[in-house]
Amino acid sequence: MGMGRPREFNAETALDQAMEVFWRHGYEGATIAQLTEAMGINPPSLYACFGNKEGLLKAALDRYTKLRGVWMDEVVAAPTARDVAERMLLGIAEKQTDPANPPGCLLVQGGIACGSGSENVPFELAARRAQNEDQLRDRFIRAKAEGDLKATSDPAALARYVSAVAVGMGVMASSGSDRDALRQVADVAVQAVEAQSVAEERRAAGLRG
Amino acid sequence: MGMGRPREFNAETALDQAMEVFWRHGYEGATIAQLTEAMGINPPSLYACFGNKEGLLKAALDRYTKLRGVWMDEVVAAPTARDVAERMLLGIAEKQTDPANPPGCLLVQGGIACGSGSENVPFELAARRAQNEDQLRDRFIRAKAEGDLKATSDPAALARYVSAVAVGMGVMASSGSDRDALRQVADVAVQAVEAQSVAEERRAAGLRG
DNA sequence: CCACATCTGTAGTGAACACTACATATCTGG
DNA sequence: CCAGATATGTAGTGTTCACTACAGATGTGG
Repeated sequence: MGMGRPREFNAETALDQAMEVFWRHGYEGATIAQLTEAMGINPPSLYACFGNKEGLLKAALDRYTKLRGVWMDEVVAAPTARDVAERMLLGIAEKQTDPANPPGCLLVQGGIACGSGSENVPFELAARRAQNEDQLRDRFIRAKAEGDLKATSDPAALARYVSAVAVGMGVMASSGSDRDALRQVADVAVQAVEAQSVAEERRAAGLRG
Repeated sequence: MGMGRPREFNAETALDQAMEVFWRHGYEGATIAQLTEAMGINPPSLYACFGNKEGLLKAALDRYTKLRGVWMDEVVAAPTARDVAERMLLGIAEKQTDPANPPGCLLVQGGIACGSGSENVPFELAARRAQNEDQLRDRFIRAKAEGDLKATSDPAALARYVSAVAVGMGVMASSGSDRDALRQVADVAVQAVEAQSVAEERRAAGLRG
């Protein structure tokens, strides 16, 4: 019982190429021909390794969120809720306009609406976005416990808000907005988090005294 | 020279049906078969009336923005920049979760990323979104001139911000977020506009005096 | 009632799609 | 060096896609 012929391509490298194709054209817009060419393999290798087109997408999403997870950890490591939001949104302004990648975010570009037969693709993306939102929510819960966020503020709502702004910025980036435009959005967006922070309350109190 | 056989379907009614299909499945996900069935016509009638699939999309977008334009006029008629933002975002929370329509916004669901051959569809949608953004920007310019917004605030950036939040909410709605979740996002988002308003400055000053 | 123009339904068209059969090549275990 | 197992490249498969040829139907102007 031998172990068979070894595969001649690197799965992760190939996934990086597939990721870019899905990122640029979306799930339905990406064709197997484009994917195999970008990956440098033939269809049978793709299907043997990833099952089918949707399996390839999921593998690409896994890789994307894994790479992004490192950065997200840095984001939530910021000292305050306001700084978390700022680091997140300004970082997204950079990432989503990085010429090394397609514009926007794979978790949005991948496919917001799909045809019959791919209905679960949008939910697959939504589930990954929800992971980031949960991470933000947990961080904001901590911020509230630490007295960084006001006692009246809702960490889950704040996380949803930051997540929504990030998604909106992704769509803007993919349709041509430049880095400065995204940074302006981020700057304004952070002010809403700032309004929820105790530091802001103190600043207003400072004006008083 | 006769005037020919009159068309047996109402173009606007048919467009409303097509709009819903594009809204639910996106441009690439919608098939001519689905569209013709929803519109109650056969392919030759569709092509005679709208040219091709992309022509039908553009007509549907025109109708969508025309219907939405009435509402946008009400939005910018709000008395202050803060109220404009609130009316816009809370209204979007309602509209994007209205069970009478597919969830989300056609200008987002229509197609954020498309395959080769439909590359201009995303830009077609972006152009319509830009119209709303321009309308908001003009309103915020007026708000600044009226002393409603701070002298340091940037109306264009504020408009971009509100537009970005609206888009993000659309994506959330389409992936299952309910009305309350969207309202929470709107509530937080409005606070950033509030932070730019002179009324807020006065409120802080009021704490002082 | 006829010439002409436009619409409608049937029934397709070629092209592109996701996916695979099959023969061949390259590995391991014995 | 052979048998079993897995990967690869070529060359397709059937299906679905956007789109249309064509014949018949229904209108207007003379």
